[in-house]
Amino acid sequence: MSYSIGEFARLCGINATTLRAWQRRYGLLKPQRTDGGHRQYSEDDIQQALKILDWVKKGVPVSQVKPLLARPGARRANHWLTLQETLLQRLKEGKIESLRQLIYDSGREYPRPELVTEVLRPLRGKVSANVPAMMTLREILDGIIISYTSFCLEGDKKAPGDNALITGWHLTDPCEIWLEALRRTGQGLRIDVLPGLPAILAPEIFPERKWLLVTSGKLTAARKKQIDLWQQQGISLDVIPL
DNA sequence: CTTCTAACA
DNA sequence: TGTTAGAA
Repeated sequence: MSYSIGEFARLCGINATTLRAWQRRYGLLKPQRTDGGHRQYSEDDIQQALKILDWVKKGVPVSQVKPLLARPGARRANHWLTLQETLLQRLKEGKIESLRQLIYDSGREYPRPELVTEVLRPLRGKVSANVPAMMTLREILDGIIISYTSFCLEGDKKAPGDNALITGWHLTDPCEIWLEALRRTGQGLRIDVLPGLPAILAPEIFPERKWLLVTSGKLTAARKKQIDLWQQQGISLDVIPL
């Protein structure tokens, strides 16, 4: 059984025109052709498309999905959990250098968005108990996250890209700014971090830059109004809800 | 209905 | 990056 591009597009919920663009630009999905040159998509192609969609949902740019599909990376369900446990153990034992090394290595091995959502955020959750000892461990972990993120951001600046600023807006946990920055590394953005939690923001002083606002809590009417106001001033502004 | 390329937002 | 226009 095979499908024309139109049928296939409806089946997997991707525009036919987008499918062609993916094939042309990124070599994703190369269906057989009929004698007339029309694409014939197979059942396997459907599985491929689902995998691609998975990665895109996880925040990986379509342009970077290709190598991820080839990888036999059949990750066990508890793969992330064991990585978390290993990191946690090194943290508790005070093996800071070894912890730092493992985080850097993981960053090379996995897509950054996955590292953030599957490993670093859950790990921070595990050391969040309101106990002095735990608080100290979390400070150590946050320090490593911040320096690793800085390292990745520096790397991005060697390549061309749009300049962006990321900061918190109605946010209580400053480390989230760094995690969201880390998640966006390697995607052709040159990001600078405003690490504080300013009570008021004035993005209009750098209207040429793309602003990324990490926000927790509800997007109240007042906040939406503020966002509209900024955008009406021509400021490119993304709100990142947690 | 499909193909492609070029250009736009 | 996804979408559109236009020609075949």
